[in-house]
Amino acid sequence: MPELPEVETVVRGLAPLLENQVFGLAQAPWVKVIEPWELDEFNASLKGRTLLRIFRRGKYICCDCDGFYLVVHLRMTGRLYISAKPEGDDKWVRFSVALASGGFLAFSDARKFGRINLVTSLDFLEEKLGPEPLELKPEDYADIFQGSERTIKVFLLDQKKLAGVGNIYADESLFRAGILPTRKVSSLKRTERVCLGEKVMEVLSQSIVHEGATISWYRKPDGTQGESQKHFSVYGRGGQPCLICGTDITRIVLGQRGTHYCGKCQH
DNA sequence: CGTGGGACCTGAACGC
DNA sequence: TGCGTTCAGGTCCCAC
Repeated sequence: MPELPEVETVVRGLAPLLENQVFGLAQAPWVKVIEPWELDEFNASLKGRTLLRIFRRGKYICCDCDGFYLVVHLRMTGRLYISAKPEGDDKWVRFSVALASGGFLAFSDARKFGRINLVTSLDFLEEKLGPEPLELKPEDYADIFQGSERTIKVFLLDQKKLAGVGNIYADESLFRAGILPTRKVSSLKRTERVCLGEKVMEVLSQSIVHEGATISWYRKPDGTQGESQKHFSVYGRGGQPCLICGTDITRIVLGQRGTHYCGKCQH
């Protein structure tokens, strides 16, 4: 599922329910989800700790648990929600942890790509993540989109350059900026780089307002769907007419990812 | 340094 | 109905 807007929506939905909660015992029906931890060691470290604050960094969900950070990555099909039962509310729950209030924080993940970790420092995240897109000014992007011979589409997906943009919002941002995904970063003029920065910020903030995109698996913590998918211009619209000019949207593969664009509106 | 392929996994959609 | 194929929002690792 999840790119920055989806993860942000999950964090905002969970914050009021989790902050100041005390963790009880955790279960991991699929223990690999907490690798390299063993369940008993994991519990020895987490049980009894208070969740002070939950926040997002890139596509990672970070919980400050007063001595440890609980870090969750949803990857493709992960869901995080509060359940009344330790086994959760669906058949793909890989992990759950009791809360002192009586409920359970459940992590469900059909494809088993997601991971939950417990660490004493978030330095490892800073080592692999670039800046937060929404904390930049459009002009800052002129410096970020530089020094590469890669295509701009592949570049946008590089979390080390910019944290949180995924396949959907890369395509949508490039459409709004009128830039072909196949362009080399080095070919972009300064005005195009700044424009793309503006559009990245616009697309991400609007998607947060719409509470993320439900294509298939993503759900808000309350179980309902996001609305962003109703506002896509190109993602998933291969072969359908461009909403601006009517030309069929093209679908190609770049960096092994489906890539959608309008050959007439984007240059 | 960059790219391409594969791995990690399961479920849904689609063709026959 | 059932079977096989293809595709999927992400990231990591290795070969070249």
